[in-house]
Amino acid sequence: MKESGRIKILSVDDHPLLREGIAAVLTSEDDIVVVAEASNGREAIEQFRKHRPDITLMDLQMPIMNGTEAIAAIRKDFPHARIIVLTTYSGDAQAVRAFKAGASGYLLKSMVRKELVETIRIVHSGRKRIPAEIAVEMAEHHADDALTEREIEVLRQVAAGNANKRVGDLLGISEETVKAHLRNILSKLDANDRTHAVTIALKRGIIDI
Amino acid sequence: MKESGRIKILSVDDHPLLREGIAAVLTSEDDIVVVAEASNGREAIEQFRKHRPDITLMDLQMPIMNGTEAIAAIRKDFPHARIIVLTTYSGDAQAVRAFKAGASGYLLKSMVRKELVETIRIVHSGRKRIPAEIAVEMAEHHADDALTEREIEVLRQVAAGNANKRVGDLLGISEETVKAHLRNILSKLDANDRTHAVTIALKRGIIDI
DNA sequence: GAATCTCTCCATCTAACGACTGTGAGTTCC
DNA sequence: GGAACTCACAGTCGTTAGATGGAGAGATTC
Repeated sequence: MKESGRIKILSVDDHPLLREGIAAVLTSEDDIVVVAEASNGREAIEQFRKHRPDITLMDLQMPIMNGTEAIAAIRKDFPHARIIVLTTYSGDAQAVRAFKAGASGYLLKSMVRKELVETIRIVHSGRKRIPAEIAVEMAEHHADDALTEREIEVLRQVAAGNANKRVGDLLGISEETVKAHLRNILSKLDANDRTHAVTIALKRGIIDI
Repeated sequence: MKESGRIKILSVDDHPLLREGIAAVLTSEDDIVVVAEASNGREAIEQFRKHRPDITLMDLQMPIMNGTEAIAAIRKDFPHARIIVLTTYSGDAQAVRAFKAGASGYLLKSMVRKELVETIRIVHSGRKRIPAEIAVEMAEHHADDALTEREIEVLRQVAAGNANKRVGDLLGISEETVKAHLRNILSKLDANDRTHAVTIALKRGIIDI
């Protein structure tokens, strides 16, 4: 390989313009080279297998297969893969999921080029990197108010405009149980009512529309 | 001016990487040149005054001042300004507002370079350009179900988790009136309940979180 | 000036919601 | 094998939401 000394990058995002921007920024750095690109999670896995990049820049919201699933799939086969999430912020829950799936860094698309290059070098050296604002938000919550899988399912149905009885039918549980879950949801999210719970969950990336 | 023959572009987006991508794509076109950039609506107005671009590429979601307000402000002083909206899709309502404010084109960030260049040339020649998927969605709704300003205000309060009585207090109207508005909202959006109405409105860009 | 639209308000009524309190099954961790 | 915890389930009860069927004031349009 001729570029053996350089940090090899795989860039994954469904916006071609943004990939162009990343490529433009990174080609001006001597020690970094973009070796492949992908526009969804499935392609990302393929390209990873083919090119074995040192660093993968991964968007979260993508068609076909999202970023978190792709991270988990890649890390399953390549436990030492170094992946940096690159997203337009949408709450702490998404960030937590990404780190659980095996991400090593988390960047917002609103950052400047310096931060991108810095983060790539830091993660490449084996360290982790989380921006302060994400870290703060993750710390603020996370303690008490992580919803269980079941609660998230219930909340999704509520967001779709289903009454408790119908949610129960859809999930195969009684209306009373749905109400119990909802009570826990309201308490955990500190919400006034079901509508508030849904907007809070959307803001924090717990559910999406 | 030395580039008098070229189409002068002002690029407005709060994501520097995306602006880099746009610049990278456009510099490879002989007849197009990016003369200025801005990262929010207020800067966009300043840069427009300073450079008088032929085409402005404008994001909608930005800090300080959003794209729709910036479009309206620019078109107020320069009625012939040609502005193309460039956004990550979030419903037909945003698109309608942008066109009402005076946009001449609407592009999604997921498009490829060819579409961007094509749209710039089309709008520069004085025509308008709307992608089919946006046009379809605008046509599907728009007919019956455009919410009034008051209804949107009510829905925003409902999304924040306020009960009808409290919404009435906040807006200075009676609870009964709030319920009347809500009934119209549910009917217009074809929603099952208030929670459903909020998620539909978020999806269509009628309100945001 | 008639028609239309929006915002406002009211009463009644049923169904749905959310608070409160509690039980049992299944974990994980000492 | 008990402690602590999470998840699922359940009944009662007061409050809220939403459906129904109105009506009047003001602004806009034709």
